[in-house]
Amino acid sequence: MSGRSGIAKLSRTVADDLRRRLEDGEWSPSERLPGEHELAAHYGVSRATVRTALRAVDARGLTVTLHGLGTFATVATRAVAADLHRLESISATIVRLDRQPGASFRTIAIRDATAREAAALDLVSGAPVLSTRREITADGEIVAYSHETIPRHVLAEDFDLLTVSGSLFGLLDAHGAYATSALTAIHASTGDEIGWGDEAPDALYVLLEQTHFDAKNRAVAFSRTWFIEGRFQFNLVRVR
Amino acid sequence: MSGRSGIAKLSRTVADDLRRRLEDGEWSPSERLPGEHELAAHYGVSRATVRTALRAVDARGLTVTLHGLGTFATVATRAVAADLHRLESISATIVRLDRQPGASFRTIAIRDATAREAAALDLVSGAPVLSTRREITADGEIVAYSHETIPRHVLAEDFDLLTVSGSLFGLLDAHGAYATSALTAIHASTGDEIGWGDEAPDALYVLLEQTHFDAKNRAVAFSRTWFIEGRFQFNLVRVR
DNA sequence: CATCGCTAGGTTGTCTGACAACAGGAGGCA
DNA sequence: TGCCTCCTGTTGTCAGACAACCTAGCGATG
Repeated sequence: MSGRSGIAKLSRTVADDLRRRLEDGEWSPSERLPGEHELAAHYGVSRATVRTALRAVDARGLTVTLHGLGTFATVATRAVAADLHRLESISATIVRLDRQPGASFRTIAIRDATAREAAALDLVSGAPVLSTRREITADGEIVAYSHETIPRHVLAEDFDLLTVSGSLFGLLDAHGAYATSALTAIHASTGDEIGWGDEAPDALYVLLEQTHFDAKNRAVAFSRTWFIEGRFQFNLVRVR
Repeated sequence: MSGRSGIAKLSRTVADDLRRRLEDGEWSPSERLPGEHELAAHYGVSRATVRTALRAVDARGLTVTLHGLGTFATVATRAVAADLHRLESISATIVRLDRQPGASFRTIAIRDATAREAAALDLVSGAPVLSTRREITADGEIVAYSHETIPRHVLAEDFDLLTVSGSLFGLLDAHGAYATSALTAIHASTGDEIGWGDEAPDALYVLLEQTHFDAKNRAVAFSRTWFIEGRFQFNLVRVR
């Protein structure tokens, strides 16, 4: 193990568990959660740690905390569809919706970066990149098309094209390029840029253009994913 | 002033200031912020308060905190376009982009809720609602069309249709229905549902369907806003 | 010279205990 | 009935301490 940081933090563990319980519907909307002292006792941690975890859950809009009253579950606990706050692989999202994910690669190649990709990844134009293109399915039905670009130097020297499979995050993790955040631009689009002709060019797509960064702010991947309108629900909780 | 809660919290004040400084570019991407002790001294608060503020800034993806190293600004500090994490009025977003916002109302009326609206707002079908429809402009150019629906009972008894103006949030605030969070669904759409014929029906739009809630989880408004693709940039920072 | 291991110092993570600020309910009172 | 005060439970903030962690520098080792 490479001693991944961030995953072992106590407050993170508590926050993840609280998030899971909230999404499982353990507290219905507007229902009050146990007090901070009680949660601290339950998890066997200090109140300070519980508070750190609660602030994380608050920030995602799953709860609202009121001074002198307590912490309350919000209606957002119902919104278990694709939560844009959370950075997870598309496959993981599909699994969470109790559907069977799949993907078939159309392209896996090392080539020179386009100007667009070089700009997004902060590379010199023409630098070598790994380019993958694939269809993403849920229960065998195509829900999205995706193009992914990873700088060659992010991957290990002895990297083998034939071993590419699974999700983008899985590939990055395997090479020690753990993606912790992403800058995402959202567009409406038709399908005429996808590029291999099976898709309906006039159909409507929600296009997510994402640059992924690791903990040190290095751009480790650029992806463009076209989600077929209506087959994928994007939800987002916004907090004032 | 009505003694609004949540705004006076010390940690919130510190977080807001840190966010402002980050977006002003006081720290360039990957640059380290002052340590927690130093920030505490600077703001004249305890380290616990600074940590609460930093967790809020972290959650928005503006910073990354690493155990034993410090807190670092991220590239997201450059992304000052429409930040979907932040719940602010469209007008406020346009102002932040140094453009002149405007709006012209097409419809202001009390009518019965449609089934769709009643479901979103948790009303009985046919309950009275305030319905507004308007165009939103930046420097005189139309950037979006918006439909907003507010339950009649949310507004004061002596409410006067003629006084409606300004933003959705302004109207809600004036009636004590302070919207603190929103559940947002993102779609790609054409313009054929907008309804008054000036818009291009075949153009591409990013459609945001939002249900707004107050601190007590009461649905106070339902809005559907069609943003003309290309005239409005939606950015979002996602955190693992 | 290159490499390894150790140490020192600075940083964030967690703990403990305490008090302040706030909201709501119970009860007394006019 | 209506108003006021007190009480209780909750979250917000404070202070100080120690643990866990990372980096840089240094010396020993080959």
